[in-house]
Amino acid sequence: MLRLHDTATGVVRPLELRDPGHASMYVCGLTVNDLPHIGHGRMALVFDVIRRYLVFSGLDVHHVSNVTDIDDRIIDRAVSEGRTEPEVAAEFEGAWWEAIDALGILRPDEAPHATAYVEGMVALVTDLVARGVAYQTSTGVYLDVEKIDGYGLLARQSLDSLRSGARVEVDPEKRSPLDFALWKTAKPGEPTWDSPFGPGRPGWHTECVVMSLDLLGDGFDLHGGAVDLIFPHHENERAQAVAEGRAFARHWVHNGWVMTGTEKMSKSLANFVTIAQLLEGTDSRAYRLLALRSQYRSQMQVTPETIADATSALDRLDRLAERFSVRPQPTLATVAISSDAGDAPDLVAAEVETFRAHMDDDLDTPGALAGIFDAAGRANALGDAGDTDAARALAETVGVLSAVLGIALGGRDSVVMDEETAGLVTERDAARASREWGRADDLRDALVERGFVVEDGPNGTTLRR
RNA sequence: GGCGGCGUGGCCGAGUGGUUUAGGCAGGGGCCUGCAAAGCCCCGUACGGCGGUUCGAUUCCGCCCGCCGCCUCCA
Repeated sequence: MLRLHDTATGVVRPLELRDPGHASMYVCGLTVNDLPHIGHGRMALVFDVIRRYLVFSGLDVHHVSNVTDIDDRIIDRAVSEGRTEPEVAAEFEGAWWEAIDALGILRPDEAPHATAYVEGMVALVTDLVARGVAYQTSTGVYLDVEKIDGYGLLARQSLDSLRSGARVEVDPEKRSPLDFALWKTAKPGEPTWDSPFGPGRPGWHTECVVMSLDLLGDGFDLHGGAVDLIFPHHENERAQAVAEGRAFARHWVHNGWVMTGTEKMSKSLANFVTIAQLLEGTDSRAYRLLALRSQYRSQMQVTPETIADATSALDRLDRLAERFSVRPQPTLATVAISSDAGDAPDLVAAEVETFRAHMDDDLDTPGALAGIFDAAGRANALGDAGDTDAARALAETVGVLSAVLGIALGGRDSVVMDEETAGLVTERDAARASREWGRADDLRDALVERGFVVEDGPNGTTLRR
């Protein structure tokens, strides 16, 4: 069974499911106010792999990830660009799904929009006020953090230390600087919804509580996002659920930052690369490989060097797949496929077991990948030694396990040759057949000049890249 | 000020109290090849510094140095 680090308890522990055989996960999605960058990509990749691995482990997975389509920055952008908020949100939500698809990430089963859940949020806020844990001021409705048992659990800090470190501006109407907005009173020109507290819009932390509980039910299994969401976002979601007396996420999972050099990638530092920019010159699978080569909780280095490194590594797996004609794997590899042992059941079983052991250990994808690369090397060695059946079985396994990580091997387009290039290849084969080495080498140079890697095999000259 | 993480061989990046190595990329040597490419084999003997615990620490403890993050919107 998968063991994962749980932010609430601070330890790695088994993902104990609410309903055996069924896993429910809620991943905090994006606020669609700008283009998605590779940090967002890492986050989505991490949870995509968790999902794929759970499916591989034989579970039914219900994956929900929200879209926050109303917030301050969307409003700011709409105002400054003379557009409506829905127009802005639609544009960047489109960019988000494009990026998700381009990265080979499975779309969630459901992607609720905040604006579609305002009614539920109003009901929640109304109830929190009725319970006496929330209060209204001139600017909105706030949750009284002092009334929440265990506030600071996820931040792993006491209320006192949180309070002393608070950097928010003092709002004299708020009982504590930590109290957060459940409902924001409308300012002129802003999109508004009606409520018992007057026209306004919901605060950010409320949507996820309402949507996750509505779609996944009380006590759903896993709630995730990047580390920056731990506090205040997830802390505040939890606070609302606690105040309502409802069982919330059983397990909290957070992934680490993308770094460029020593800096965190962020918009304020203007050092971010959008996913679309990355994919202009990089195989999306190489970025996935790069991301999975770091443990999901640690910071990950993304530089031109690490991208090139991952690209070379991926190339090695692709060549293995091509050498042994590894079959394309289904989008979601399942347990049944893993037991397809081919002609070397022991070899395959050992690989799958190693893979599982790593993955179960807090999603140790670096270890799992080490096993995959090791198996790739052994498959090639077996092939060189003439044990084709065993080599093929191992190569197939590499293909399946890579697919569980979302890396589809063997899917590269075969090299498309124009007529002239094809002619050079034919000429070269003829030259080699008649042992005219000088001419063969000249023809190879000509092909290399055209950007191809030339390989001579039993069936003559083949080209790559 | 409070809380937390990290410092591993040229680079990325795992891991562990001591018998034999993560893995990848780059580099060197070899096999294979007409020569290459690809593939395979071998290699460099790494764990920030100073103390401590221990028969023995990269792995545990303390201190120091350096880096990063959260405490405000943020994936």
